[in-house]
Amino acid sequence: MHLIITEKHDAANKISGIIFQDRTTERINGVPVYRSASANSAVIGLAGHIVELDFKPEYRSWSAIPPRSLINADILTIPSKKDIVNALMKLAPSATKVTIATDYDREGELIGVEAYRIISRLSRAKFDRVRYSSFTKQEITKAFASPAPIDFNMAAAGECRQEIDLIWGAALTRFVSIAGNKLGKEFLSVGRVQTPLLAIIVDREKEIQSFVSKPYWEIVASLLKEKDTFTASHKKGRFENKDEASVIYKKLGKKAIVKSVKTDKKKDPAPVPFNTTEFVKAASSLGYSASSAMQLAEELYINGWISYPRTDNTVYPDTLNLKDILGLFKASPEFAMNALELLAQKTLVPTRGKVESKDHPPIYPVACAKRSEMDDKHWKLYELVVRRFFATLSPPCEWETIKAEIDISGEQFGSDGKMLSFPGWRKYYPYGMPKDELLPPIKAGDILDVKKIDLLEKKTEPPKRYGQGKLVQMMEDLGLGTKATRHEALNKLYSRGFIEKNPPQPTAIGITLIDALKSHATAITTPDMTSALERDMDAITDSRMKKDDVVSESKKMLHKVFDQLESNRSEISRAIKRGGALDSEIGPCPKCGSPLLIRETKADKKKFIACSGFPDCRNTYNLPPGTIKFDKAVCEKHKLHLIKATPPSTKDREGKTVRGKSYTYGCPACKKEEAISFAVPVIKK
DNA sequence: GCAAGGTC
Repeated sequence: MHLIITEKHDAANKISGIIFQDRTTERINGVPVYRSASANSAVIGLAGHIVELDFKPEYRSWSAIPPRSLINADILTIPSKKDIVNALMKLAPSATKVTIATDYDREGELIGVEAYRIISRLSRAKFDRVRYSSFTKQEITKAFASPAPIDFNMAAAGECRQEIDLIWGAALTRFVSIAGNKLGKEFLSVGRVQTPLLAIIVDREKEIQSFVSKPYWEIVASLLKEKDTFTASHKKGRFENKDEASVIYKKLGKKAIVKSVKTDKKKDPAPVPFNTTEFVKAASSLGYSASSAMQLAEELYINGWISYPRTDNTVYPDTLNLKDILGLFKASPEFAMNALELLAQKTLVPTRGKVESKDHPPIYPVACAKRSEMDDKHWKLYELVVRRFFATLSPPCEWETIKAEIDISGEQFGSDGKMLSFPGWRKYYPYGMPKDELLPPIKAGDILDVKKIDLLEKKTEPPKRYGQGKLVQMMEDLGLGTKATRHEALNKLYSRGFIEKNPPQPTAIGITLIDALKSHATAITTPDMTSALERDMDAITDSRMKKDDVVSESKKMLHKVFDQLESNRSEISRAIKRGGALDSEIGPCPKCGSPLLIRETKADKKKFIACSGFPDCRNTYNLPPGTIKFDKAVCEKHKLHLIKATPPSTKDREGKTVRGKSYTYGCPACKKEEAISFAVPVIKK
């Protein structure tokens, strides 16, 4: 029997549909398997990696095992998809030939080798490998006609990454979690991808915090051409000196002379096909978070509306029939007009982006959906994919631009206008359309009335926080993560409490963690670790290096990092604890900096505030009776959040329940100081 | 309970 193995179920379905004439479906352990009796073949789809790496069980305890000892701990390969592994083991004995048909990339090669190892223990089958970039009949048939050997070096490169990521990630995660006393589900995490991402967000926040705003001035004239008004700005733009601007402002008269008017044409090229990053960016500007965009795209893909959403590719492969895809929309109430227009073009020339990869085609619609077939959230993204596909087959749009030079009392002013003269792709893809800026019909020599002149005081603004789309783009540019994981890295930072809100901003603990790691474990905070790893993985693929040598070199480096971390342990510990306390509901203990907590007395269940540093720190504060809430506002002196209290309900004489009225109690530390000063009168000399 | 990488 010829066994064919794909990376995912959908690929098994598509490939078997193409290569089998007499396809039947069965389930082994619940895993679908496609068979052809005439070809004596079977196709099974995996679900990505089916095994994972982990340390031997004796390294499980975070408290008993020093984090450093994970560096040289034994690593095991453990089946993570047991159903699929079992199905492979059942199929293996009857296999005489096995074809690995996983995705055409490094991880795909490794996933194939994972299956190879499981099967080759139970079978003497011969193995080969096919590589393809899309599921068209032409491409799949070609791939199966020219199989190649498995690239074990490439798979080893992937394993090298797995080992290094596990060792660095686990050892450093445990170290900082223990140092920061953040254990259990509150643990802190560190990794080759997530930590440099956090550092980018923290660095930006520091730029914003340290930004000093400066005032500047602009001179703007409102001019009248017959009944139309328009504005012109002084050519200098920003005046940093108010006096300089005032002198000019005062000398400006009531007449303006148009010195020149230049018109020009500008073309905006149509956008490139969607890969994952471009898609996430576009969805992000429609208000979707990176991970919700990917979640919804996954659902659109599973339900057969769009192609595979995890791709690096921005160039449609030649085998993709663009005309047929446009043809799907001929009868759509929403899209038919656009589709027919595009089909009527003499030639269909798609745009192409810079990234051309072999993994999957760019994201495009694979079926025409009706509006009633999905909810708003899905529809908006589906429409985005359809419109983007249309836009990539459209001509550029054209702007008519106009530049006027205007003289007012010897001072030079300028006014710019633009008008969309040919919509091109913007007709099909209206997202983020800039507005026309029209100027009235003016020509050189015109004399205009100056309606008014404004001397505007403005101030320079701090840089903006990066949005999620921008962060995903930056990660791609820096080589951090992959198409399938970048949005997950962001999510991880949210769930660890390192960032909050959207656009993401770092929490105090996120900032202190980066500070501590930058001082004592720089390597893990920059994208350089990834680029070095990429170089080494290429070398392993080309057999210039051996996986084991790269891993042991990396272990040596990590030992050096631990030398520094361990010798600065108490400083790191204090810093992280302090950061965590700033994020806590109440605030940091004024005596020792650890987070304060709400506790109850054992005897009478009275609530009070206690330091989490107990028993080293025995600081406590009283709380008023009733329900306690903490305000966002912080006491200037003690940095503690102000307490809002609602006294417990009471009963009046008639037995009716009287609800307590909520009031602001204030800062618990201030209250304690007041109480002490009241109890111990200050003796005046 | 740790990473990052696949995919459900």
